[in-house]
Amino acid sequence: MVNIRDVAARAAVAPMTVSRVLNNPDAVSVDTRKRVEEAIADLHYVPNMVGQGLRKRRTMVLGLVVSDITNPFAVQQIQGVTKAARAAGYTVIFAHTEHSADEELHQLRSLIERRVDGVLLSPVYNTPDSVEFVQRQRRPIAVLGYDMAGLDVDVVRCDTDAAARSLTEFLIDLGHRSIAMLSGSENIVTAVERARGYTRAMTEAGLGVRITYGRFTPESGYEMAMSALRAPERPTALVTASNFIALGAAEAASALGLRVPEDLSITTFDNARTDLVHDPFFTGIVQPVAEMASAGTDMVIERASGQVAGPGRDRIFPTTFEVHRSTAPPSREPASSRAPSSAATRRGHHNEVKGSQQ
Amino acid sequence: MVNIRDVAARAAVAPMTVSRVLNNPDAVSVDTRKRVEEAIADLHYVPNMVGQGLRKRRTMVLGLVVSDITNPFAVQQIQGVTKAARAAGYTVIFAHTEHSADEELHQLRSLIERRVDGVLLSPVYNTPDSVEFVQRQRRPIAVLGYDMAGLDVDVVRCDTDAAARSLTEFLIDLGHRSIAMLSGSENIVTAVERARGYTRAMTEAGLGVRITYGRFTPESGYEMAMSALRAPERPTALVTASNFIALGAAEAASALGLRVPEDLSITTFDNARTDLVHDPFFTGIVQPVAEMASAGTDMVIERASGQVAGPGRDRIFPTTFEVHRSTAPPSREPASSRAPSSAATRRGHHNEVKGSQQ
DNA sequence: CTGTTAGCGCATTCAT
DNA sequence: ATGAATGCGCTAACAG
Repeated sequence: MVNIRDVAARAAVAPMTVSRVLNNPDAVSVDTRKRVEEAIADLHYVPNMVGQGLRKRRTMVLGLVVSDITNPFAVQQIQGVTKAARAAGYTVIFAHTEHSADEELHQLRSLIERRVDGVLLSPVYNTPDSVEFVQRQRRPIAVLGYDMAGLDVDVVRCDTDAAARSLTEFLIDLGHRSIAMLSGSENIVTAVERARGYTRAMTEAGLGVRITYGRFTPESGYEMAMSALRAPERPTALVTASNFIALGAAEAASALGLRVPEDLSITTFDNARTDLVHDPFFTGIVQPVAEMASAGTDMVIERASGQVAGPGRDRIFPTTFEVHRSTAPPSREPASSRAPSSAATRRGHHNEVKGSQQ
Repeated sequence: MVNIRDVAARAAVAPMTVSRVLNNPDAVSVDTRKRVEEAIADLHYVPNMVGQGLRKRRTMVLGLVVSDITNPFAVQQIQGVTKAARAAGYTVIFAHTEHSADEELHQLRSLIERRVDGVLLSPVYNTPDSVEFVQRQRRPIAVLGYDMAGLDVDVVRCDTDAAARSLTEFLIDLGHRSIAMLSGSENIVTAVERARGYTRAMTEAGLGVRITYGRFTPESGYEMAMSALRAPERPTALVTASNFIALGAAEAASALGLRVPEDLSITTFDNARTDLVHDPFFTGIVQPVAEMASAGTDMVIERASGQVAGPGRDRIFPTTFEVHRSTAPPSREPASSRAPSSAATRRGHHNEVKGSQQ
């Protein structure tokens, strides 16, 4: 391919002058600049950033590692990262790990080999290995999603514990007393955190806790809901740890002849953004995923370009609690108590956005 | 960062020996190899592929450019490409263009600057500019999606024209006579091709053609369906050019009090794969998107590694026609004729897979 | 089996 | 305002 010397030769200047035209045009006289630009156009010259990267020790490439690309969540992360990266002139190498910690390390290594200027990681687990690997290679990294216990690293996340509590408390306020939690894999932090928030809210209200751990899929949601709803004292409401689980649970309810929300209320996390869905159904928590990913990308770029140094920052974004059509006070017969007064005020507030928290 | 000379010094060998340990271990004695490997581990050395890329003139990076990442389609493309790339040791730079031809060229240029070894393009339009730009830079490229009239380039696609015909003919066989087509933007080839297949089938059957061009979104589908269904002679069936349009059309039908399929049959393209959906609703065409993307990636890699040269290949994948619950013979009153015999055999064959074509 | 030389494309540094 | 020398990290080609 044509290189900077070819251009220089054609314009009858030194390669250095061509370089200046590209990187610092004002330092070149208008005359020679014009000549060089013509040569560039004539030869269809495209600068080689591999050479540049070697010399400048910057590749202008960022790495993004997500767990599961089939999750709409990941798509929003990709959008957020590429948007922020593009705005700063970076491109993005994309990798996904299919929930495997080994694959995560493998992909990160591959990114380091390519000498990306920084890494965005939506991690499988919150073990320190991945972050420490990248940091040992002196590349900035930001974690998307959750706290990395005790690590000195930039983090962008929501207060999931509080969000889970508010979902649960909302159901309790509606009058529900028998509320089950359907979560994801016990190995995944978000699954555990969300279950923990549920547990706290239930315990504080003096109610019994019922948690099932499965996977973040509709199938798993279906199965978990099936066994939960067939249990002796059938719950009148479910807290699910993801939209996929909620979908499966709704199917299960329908298969059992239960109407949502009349016979069963369902709440969920990771709701799709309202502006993407015509007629949202599930009451649940919405995270500003794309914005969070953009913010994380900015943090990484700040460090890569030397604008920021020092200790890791922990940026917590507000979640939104949206009330839609999947929740209602419990019906009379199976519930152990009536709907309390606080629920009455909310009854009928369909599609109301309760607002943000934290 | 630690480089190959640091490792060499620590192992008391020449840098070349370290290089050999990494690239051709058998050419090094067991003894020295062990020493070098220790040094690598001690120093946490990760080879610099930027330097390697400059020297070998191969980056082991591929570029993937898709139009719209919010389309589940794009996700399958990403999966297919990353899978094939990873299997061959390549990583993938990902870019999306939001349906802008300018942005497409811009992203391609950025990929060329990074000296990717090859490009996968799911193009906005089938104009030659993008392909020609990449080819002029002597990088292999494969086009995902549709034919590039007269260009000498690797293409991976389906026979969309035939697929559109078969959708339409299926409806005609069911007994429908008044069938409208809701398509995407007239600027986008797939939209036009799908409309063309519909037109041919209708014309051959001696039926009138009604085509609306809009966008590939639920909102647009809703609007197009609304005006189509309010027209004087209301159609008894719709052919939609994408799943998004079909969703909007179904909403519109529901808003007008029409039942699907009793009062209105709907068929679609770009159906999600059956194994991803619990209880598929739409009768329509399914493309093996991920497999196509993988195949395109293999084609690019074959050229990048010199295994293949010569003229562009046109690889056409079979589509699958899945009959689900959104289609039925027309009801008696508004239709001009009864359901013919051929439709009777299909009536009730819900969730049947009709098989593949071409 | 191991080492030396040289250069991939570019930009920093210094000189003019 | 422009150019020459040098080296970023690595490996092909050759030498021993």
